[in-house]
Amino acid sequence: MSVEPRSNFLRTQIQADLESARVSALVTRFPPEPNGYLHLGHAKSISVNFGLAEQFGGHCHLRFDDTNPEKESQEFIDSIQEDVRWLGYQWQGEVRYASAYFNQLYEWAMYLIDQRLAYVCDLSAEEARDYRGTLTEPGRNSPFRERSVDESRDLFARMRQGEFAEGARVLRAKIDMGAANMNLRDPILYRIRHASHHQTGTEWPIYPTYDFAHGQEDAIEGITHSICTLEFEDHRPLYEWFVEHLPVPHTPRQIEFARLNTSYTITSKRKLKQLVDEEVVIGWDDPRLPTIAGLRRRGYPAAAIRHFCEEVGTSRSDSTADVAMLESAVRDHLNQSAPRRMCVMKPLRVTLTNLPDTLLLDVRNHPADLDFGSRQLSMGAELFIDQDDFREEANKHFKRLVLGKRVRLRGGLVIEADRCDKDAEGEVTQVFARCVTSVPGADPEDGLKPKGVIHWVSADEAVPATIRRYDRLFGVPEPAREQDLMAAVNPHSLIVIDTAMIEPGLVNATPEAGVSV
RNA sequence: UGGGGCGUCGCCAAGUGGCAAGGCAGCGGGUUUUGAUCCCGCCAUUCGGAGGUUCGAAUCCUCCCGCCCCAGCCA
Repeated sequence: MSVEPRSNFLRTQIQADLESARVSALVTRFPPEPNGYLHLGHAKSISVNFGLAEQFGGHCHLRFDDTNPEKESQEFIDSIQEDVRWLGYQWQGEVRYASAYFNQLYEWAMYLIDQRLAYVCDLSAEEARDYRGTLTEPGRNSPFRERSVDESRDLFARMRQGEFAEGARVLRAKIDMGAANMNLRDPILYRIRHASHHQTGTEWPIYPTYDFAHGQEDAIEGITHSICTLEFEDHRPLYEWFVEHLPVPHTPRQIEFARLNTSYTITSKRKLKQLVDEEVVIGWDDPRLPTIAGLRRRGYPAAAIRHFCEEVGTSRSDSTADVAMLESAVRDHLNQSAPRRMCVMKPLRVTLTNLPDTLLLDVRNHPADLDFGSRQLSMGAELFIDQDDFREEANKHFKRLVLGKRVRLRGGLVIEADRCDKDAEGEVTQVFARCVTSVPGADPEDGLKPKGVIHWVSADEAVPATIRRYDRLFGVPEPAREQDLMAAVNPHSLIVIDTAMIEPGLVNATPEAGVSV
């Protein structure tokens, strides 16, 4: 169930870079900030980065972009690693951390100050915003822009020593306050944060911004293609500015692709958190969530998620993939990998009036693949079928059990319903049926083959169980566009059926997969 | 109305001047001990629109239209 790598602009570009010997071997990276759980959108990025490395015989690093301690934690570092491994990928070497490069980044910041390309600015956040200008008007130079190299060096060193309060000063690059690209209007390189960092503790009172860190991290690690999402496109000139003006050991290249959106779900961290906080779902690994942990609990195979990411393609146009594509990939994989079992949701007792002895059946675990083997199931005179699988009378379209008609019990005999009992409300409480075959799997001798096959469980062996049926969390295709997210929640996304009866072998099942009626 | 991007079938998406792949969804039909699977067939004279260049354009040029991103000391 693998998918042939399809042509896309990334593969075309990398192929060209390899052929022109611009790079000798591909090195990519998946660089999450450890500030939340991974979701389907991350799976796409993981698939792109690790997949490309795999295809071109290169390497992919896992790097935590941990430049903002206030939002991050070890819990996320652990869960992210678990999710990447579960998806089936292995990063090259040890896990990397942006924080491991803090010393180098600090030295490079000093280097820029020496080059008169960076300065310490004392403007408050509000003032800086005012000086920055707007989308249509240029900004104004900070009054601290021409501060001497010595003074900036001294101030920056003291920022690093923890001498100043948060927000008191920042280090900025000296580029162009009139640039049409806002990112070039003297961007902030370092800010003061008196926070404890999960990796470096209280060693650093200042932290580099994403812009000042990312390209340099890529350069340090020898990343050849730094693949990110479209919203960073405007940052590329800045990314290149740092790589160009700093004595970095390598020249990485940033390429952007469109992030993955999937219909009927959301991947916004803020909105996912809202669902968890307001208990619309039960935790970050709720099977209705598009988090990797949720998808895993839902029984989605990692291979199916990879398949979906490949099949949906990689381009630069904003799009929303139909969740049906994901579901199709999941069905494809499950169809091949899931052993089959039986259960009934709403049990209806069936008594076989002419069954001489309890039969011991050998039932196959997969309809097409013999390698799945079989299991033993006993079929006595008392069994349960699903209430929905029986009607006193029905038209041609109903292929299940009807009074006076036949049906095959999956893996067992063909039976014919003779009569049924009903309660005061007229609800059928029990069906009396007759076996019209005596050999499992055989067709009736009179040639009247049943039209349908239904699930059943033996009354002796069946085990009561609670079944949770999950459906799409939202009732609209693009919940992210809804003004009122909560109003778009599908009220029937979780249906708990506590009357179910399952075959005995299912008791200790993990999120493997059975098949229901 | 500043800058940067994107517009190919209902949803994704290949295609990079030579005559519109594929997947998902949908619709017919067949097989079937899961109304599943599987199999067969159908599904863009047309590529946001209008001009132009060319023997020839989704691909090149011009203008227009629509959508997305950017004014965090977030990433």
